[in-house]
Amino acid sequence: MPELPEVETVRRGLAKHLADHTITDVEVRRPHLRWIIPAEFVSQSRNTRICAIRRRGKYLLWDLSNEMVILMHLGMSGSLRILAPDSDADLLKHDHVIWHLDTRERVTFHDPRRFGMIDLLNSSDESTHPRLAILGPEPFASDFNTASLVSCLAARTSPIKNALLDQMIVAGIGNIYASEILWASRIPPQTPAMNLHAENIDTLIQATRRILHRAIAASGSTLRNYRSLEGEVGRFQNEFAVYDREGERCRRRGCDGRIRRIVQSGRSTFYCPHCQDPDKNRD
DNA sequence: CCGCGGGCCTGCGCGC
DNA sequence: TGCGCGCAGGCCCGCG
Repeated sequence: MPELPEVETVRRGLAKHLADHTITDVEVRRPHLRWIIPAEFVSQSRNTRICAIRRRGKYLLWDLSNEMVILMHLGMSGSLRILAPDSDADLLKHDHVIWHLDTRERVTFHDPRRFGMIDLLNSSDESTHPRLAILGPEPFASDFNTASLVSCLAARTSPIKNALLDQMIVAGIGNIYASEILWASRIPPQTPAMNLHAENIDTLIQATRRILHRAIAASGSTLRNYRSLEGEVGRFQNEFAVYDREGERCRRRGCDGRIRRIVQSGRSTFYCPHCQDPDKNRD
């Protein structure tokens, strides 16, 4: 479910509540997520201090004082929730992991579909971890640039929409923001990636950063169940230009197109056939 | 090598 | 009210 803006929003919440605090206990109620949580997860993270919370693509990384790193992904339906100190709030169905902190707060990992994952690794193994090693550049980093993206896409016959979802090309974009970015770039989602010119790709990079920045500023998007750590809903869904707006008018000034939904590789794509048309982009 | 489709799971909203 | 279906913010893997 969560894409980069939602994960970044959760990261900021975690950093505020967890940084420099100690994990006093961990309960794993359901170790079977996308993969099984390692058996030593509890013993190796208990009684450690959380030094920092980082994000890489859609992954969250908790740096622990014993040189271990907790790695997690929220999948489609995962969320983290913080429970106030000594709160007697009931745990929910699908609260699979609970961390207890020295602040007497608790953090829960909730994931009905269990497409999420939690792992524990040595910090020295971060660059070789199979899930992390294959990630492409961060959208805001300098290695995500026109020259490198041009060469990445040069041999890709598949649609640019699919390429944006490929975490090896750029890390953090998911199904919502792929559609929004292409609309902002005026690029039709079906365009074979290899057909984009350098100037299109430059536009795409700028649009990617602008959309993700705005979405982070709005604390992400809430469609169904996404919440920030403290339970706040995101606001970026109010700014969607195309996502989930099939049949509605295009929001671009002067464009009278209507938003269309198509399916690419089994996933919905939303776009405006009028202004995302290379022959009409000249004005 | 690349690209696609299936599979993993649960829940929700819709039409009948 | 109930049931079946399609759909959902992701990602891995096997196959052609």
